[in-house]
Amino acid sequence: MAVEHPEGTVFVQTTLKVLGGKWKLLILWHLKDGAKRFSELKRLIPEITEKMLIQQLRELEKDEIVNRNVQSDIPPRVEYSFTAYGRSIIPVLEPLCSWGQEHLKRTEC
Amino acid sequence: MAVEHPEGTVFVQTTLKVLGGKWKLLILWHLKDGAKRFSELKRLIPEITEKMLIQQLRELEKDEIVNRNVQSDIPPRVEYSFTAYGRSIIPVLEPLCSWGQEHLKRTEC
DNA sequence: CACCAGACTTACAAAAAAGTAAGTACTTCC
DNA sequence: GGAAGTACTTACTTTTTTGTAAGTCTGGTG
Repeated sequence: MAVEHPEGTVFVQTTLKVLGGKWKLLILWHLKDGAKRFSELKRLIPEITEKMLIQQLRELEKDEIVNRNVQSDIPPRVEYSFTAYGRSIIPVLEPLCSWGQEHLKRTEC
Repeated sequence: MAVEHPEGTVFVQTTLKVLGGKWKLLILWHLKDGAKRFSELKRLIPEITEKMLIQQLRELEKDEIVNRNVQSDIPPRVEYSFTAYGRSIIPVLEPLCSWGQEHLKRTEC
């Protein structure tokens, strides 16, 4: 009989708490290939509202997954990027994306 | 300059649509080590309500991720298990769980 | 014949997440 | 001095998701 790992439940729930919701994984997906400005993210994810974008970025910042970098330009430019720790999410992100790709193929044909 | 993959967005969103929400990944986590009856799942995830459990199982069934197997016992027993296709989610589930574990370690100390 | 188990089902309510729309602050350009 | 760009902020509404509580059906068992 397989050994049960009750903690597995807790671990999955933890990830869900930190990365769950409609936007976070999407935002992180775009930060994967380098730092992005607020307005760039808005352009890359056109359906997101500014409110949601900031709200989610703030939460990711609080969880030390992304850095917020204010450049003292005029007008001010703010860049968001993965923290070193945040990069540990990439191995989660990638299979998740591939699965979506396969699932799309499967369902649209 | 990095090539942009606009589809990545769509793929991530697809996965989110199919596996998003509070319970699905958790249910799948438990099915990973073999078929489980409705009541077993309830016991393994005590915080879930029967309504949510069935609702999510039905959606997973519709998406061909889990099988529903009625045994003609009395009282009736219904077993849920991964479909062959559903098993393709395991490589998504595992990094997700490991990440949660690391994140927990990091935040609770 | 009342009661139990098991797997649901339903109507309704509450909570959480997301969206709308408008406004702020700063500064440069016309 | 008005418009425009950038990065927000706020009050409020809507939508979506989740939860509560009770009921259904079936066929044993005491």
